[in-house]
Amino acid sequence: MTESPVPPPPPMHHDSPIYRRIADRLRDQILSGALDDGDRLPGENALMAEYGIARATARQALAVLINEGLAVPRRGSGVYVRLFRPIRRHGSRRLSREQWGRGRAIWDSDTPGRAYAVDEVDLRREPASTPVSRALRCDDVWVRHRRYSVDGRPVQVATSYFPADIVEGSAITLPDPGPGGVYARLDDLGYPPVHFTEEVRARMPQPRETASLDLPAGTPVIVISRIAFAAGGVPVELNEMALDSASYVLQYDFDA
Amino acid sequence: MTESPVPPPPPMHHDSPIYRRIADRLRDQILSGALDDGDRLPGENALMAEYGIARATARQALAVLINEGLAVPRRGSGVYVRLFRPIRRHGSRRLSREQWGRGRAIWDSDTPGRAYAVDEVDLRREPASTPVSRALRCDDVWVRHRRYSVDGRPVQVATSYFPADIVEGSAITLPDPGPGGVYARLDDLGYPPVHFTEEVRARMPQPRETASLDLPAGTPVIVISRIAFAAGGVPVELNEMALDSASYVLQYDFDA
DNA sequence: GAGTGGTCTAGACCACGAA
DNA sequence: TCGTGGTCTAGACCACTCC
Repeated sequence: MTESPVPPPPPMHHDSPIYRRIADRLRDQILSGALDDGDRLPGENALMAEYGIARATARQALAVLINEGLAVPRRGSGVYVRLFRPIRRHGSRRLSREQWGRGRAIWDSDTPGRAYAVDEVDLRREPASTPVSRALRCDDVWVRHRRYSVDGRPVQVATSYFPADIVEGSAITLPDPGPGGVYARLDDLGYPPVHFTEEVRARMPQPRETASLDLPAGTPVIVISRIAFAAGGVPVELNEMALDSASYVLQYDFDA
Repeated sequence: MTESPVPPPPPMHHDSPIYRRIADRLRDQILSGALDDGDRLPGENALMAEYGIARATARQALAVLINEGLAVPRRGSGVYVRLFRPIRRHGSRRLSREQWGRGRAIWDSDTPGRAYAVDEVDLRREPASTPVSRALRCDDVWVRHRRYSVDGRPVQVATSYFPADIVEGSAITLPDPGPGGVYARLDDLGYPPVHFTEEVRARMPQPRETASLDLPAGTPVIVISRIAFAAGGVPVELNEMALDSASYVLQYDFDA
């Protein structure tokens, strides 16, 4: 290529910065389907050449899409369009007594026909922190922390708290709580859950969550805080969950 | 490769990059409360001086926190700790017949004692798109788009679709649907909603949503897709909502 | 006017993945 | 080995805020 001694500076509109215009173009191609799930985006070098920009600027454009969760970078390989294949989590049906009453795991209702696993289980007994003791109205709790994976990929981490004076000595304090899970054991103990409240939030993950869910940049977590109540309004479980938002759709049904 | 007399080479992988370590320190200060809502973070110049790094690196550190939604940059001023003052949106109670049956707006139940407003209203009749026609089982729809603000800040945009053959000529096709809102009008028309399903997702916003909700970087949206059914399972409304996740906590109650 | 964040250039070395 | 993205430096000019 002939290097002109007088490089004519391209007239740049300052409507929006270059990196943003480039990101907008790429986003359009993704959302319109011109670039499909798993397709490779033009890389940093390609953008530098195509638009005559510095590397940092090309990176900035790609960073926009990455932070929006539309693309994922793969080191030594490229930047790719991200996919969204959610699990449908049915808010009420999954917790109906029929589920755990028959010795079925709640997860069977979430992931029909898919391979799910409990990756990690951590159990301990400890004094309740302030928010936990306020929710469960007790001083000591058993804590069950676990991670769930579907099709080999982590999708949720959950930490459950149980009043120690209720569950002490039961299978709830063991790694495997047995058929029907912890709710069936609470039933055995005379505290079957009859009512639930769920609080749902969304936010960007904290580093610990990013690590345990192996989240790419630009992926929020859905945070669910659920309290299970036995008869008489006695709280028997507080469950704090963090869900990979790219893996989930929550469904709730109710009457007017 | 000559053996250097100098110290042990770093094993395999080095620690986190500088910008990430700095971000981690600042994050700890935010989450621990040492830096509170609205406090000013050390700026780019301060970080450059404190850590002896280049400006781009300092920016990178701050960008981490901004993309996590923990901090907001203000041009010409500084970077500040972000606040979280959510609206509690009660999934079922708010849609109970008692709400709209007595001419009360649904929003009264979400924002007790706070000033809320419908900022923008857009009305049109159009052919249903494929997903809309699948949900509502009809070909033409009336579309109500509006934006809600609380305490002067936009928190939600919503687009409702109604089967045109049901609502044509009713106040649902007018900017102000009257006391009790659109559900009271559906009741008048002989199609009172008796059942709802909500699908809840979270993701990073698209530019249009960022603009209309005035979202800072690092703020996901909660996307809710709700279908209202009249007796006999007749769908009478599809409502697609996008909520500022920093402004909302969703609450759902149900029995086992 | 001084200081802040926003954008951009032009280099550098590194770790990793694929061929 | 070579191209990819990941990190980092050392500058520059700009628009904006605050005083």
